[in-house]
Amino acid sequence: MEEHTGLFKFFDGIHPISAKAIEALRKICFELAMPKGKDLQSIGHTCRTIYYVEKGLARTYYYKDGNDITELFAFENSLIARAESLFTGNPSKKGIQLLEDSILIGIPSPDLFNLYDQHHDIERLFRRIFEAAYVETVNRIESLQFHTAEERYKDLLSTSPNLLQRVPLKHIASYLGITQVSLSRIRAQI
Amino acid sequence: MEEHTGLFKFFDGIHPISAKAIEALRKICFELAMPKGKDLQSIGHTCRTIYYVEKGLARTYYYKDGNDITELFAFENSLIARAESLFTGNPSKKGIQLLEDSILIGIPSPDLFNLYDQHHDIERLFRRIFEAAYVETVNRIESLQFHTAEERYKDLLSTSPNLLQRVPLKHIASYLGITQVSLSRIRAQI
DNA sequence: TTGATTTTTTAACAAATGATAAAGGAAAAG
DNA sequence: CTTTTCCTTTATCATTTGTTAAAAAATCAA
Repeated sequence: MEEHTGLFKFFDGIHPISAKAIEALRKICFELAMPKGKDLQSIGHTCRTIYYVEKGLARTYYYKDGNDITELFAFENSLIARAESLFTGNPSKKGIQLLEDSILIGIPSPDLFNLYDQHHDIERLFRRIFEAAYVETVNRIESLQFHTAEERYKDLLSTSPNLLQRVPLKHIASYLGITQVSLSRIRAQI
Repeated sequence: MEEHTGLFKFFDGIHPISAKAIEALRKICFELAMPKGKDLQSIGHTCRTIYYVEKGLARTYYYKDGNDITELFAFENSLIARAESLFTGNPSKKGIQLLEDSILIGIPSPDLFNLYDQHHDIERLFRRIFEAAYVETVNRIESLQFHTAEERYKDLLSTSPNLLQRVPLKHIASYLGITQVSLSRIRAQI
C-alpha cells in the first residue's frame, strides 16, 4: 500500500487528491525497470500510457528526413507522454527512448480517462498537469521563434545544468533545432 | 435566451454539455464589438478573459528587442487567450490585438473556473479545448524545429488560404519566426 | 485628389547555419 | 588490451537568413 510514493508526492505538489482517488490511481499504475537504449514506446503506435520517470532519463524522438530528432527530455520526477497521440488517438510518429537505465511508473491512459468520470479530482489533477505542459510548449515556441541557437543552448544549460553529463551532444543539438556540427561550433566559440 | 449561439455551437462540436451547464456558462459570457487596431487585452496585465472570435480576426503579440512579434492568429470560430498567464496568474508579456473590426464573446476566467466546481462537464469541455490547443503547439514546435522558412510559409498558406488577404505580411513574417525582408525574398523566388 | 504614412520589395553585405568529409576521442565489445 | 563502433570536433564551402538602407507600392487621412 506504499507503492509509487514518488509519483504521488509529485501529484500532491500539483493538486492534492482524496485518499480514495489515490487508491484508485494506484491500482492502475505499474512499475517497470528498463535498460539504457531501450524503446519504452515505439514509433507508429498510439500512445496509451503516460510515464513517470522515477529514476533515470528518457526522451521523445522522431525521424525527420532520416535524421533522429529529439523532441523532449524527461528527467527524474517528471511525466512523459506523446500528447499529439494521447489526445487524438492517432498513431504517434514519435517514440520514447531511455537514455539511462531507468525505473518508470506507467499510467494506462484508457484506465486513467475512465477514472475521470468517478473522480473529479483526478480529472482536475491531470487537467493541471497538461495545462502546465501546455504553458511550457508555448514558452518553447517563443524560444525557437526568436532566440539564436547560442542563446537557446545557454538557456538549456542553465535550466538543466547536468544535461551535458547525461545526454550525448547530438541529441541536444536536435532538441535545439540545429545540427550537431553547428552545436560544436557554438561550444567552441564560447 | 438565444444569445451566443455561435459559441455554443462551437462548444457542442467539442464536448456536448447539459442544458444547465449551457445556461450557467451563458450567464457569465458577454459580447463586445471592437474596431480594427484596438487592443483587446494589453501587455502587462494578467489574462482573465478567454475570447471567442465570432466575427473578425485577432492576434496575440509581444515585443522582442523592440520588434513586434505575432504569436498566433485567431480567426472566426476560434478561441484566443494567453495561456502562459491564464494558467499561472502571472502578468502576460503578450497582448491581444484586433486585425479587423470584430465581434467577440468574452468568458471571464475566474467565473469559468468557479463553474468547474459545480459543472463537471464544463471543466471537461475546457480540458478538451486546451488539450487540443496543446497538441497544436506541439505540432508548431516541430514545424519551427525542422522546417525551413519557405516550408513553413507554404504550410501556413495551405492551412489558412485567406491569411494573405487579411493580414499584413510583417505579421506573417514574425509569426513564421523570420524577418519581413526574408519573407519578401521567399515570396519573390516562389 | 493630394500628401503623408505605412507596407512591401529590392539590393548589398554580414553573420549564422547547413552539408559534407575527414580526423581525433571516447566508449563499448570481444 | 585491442579492435570496433560511436561520438565529437574541425575544416571548407554553399545556402539561408539577418541587417541596413532605399525605392516602390499601397493605404490612409485631410
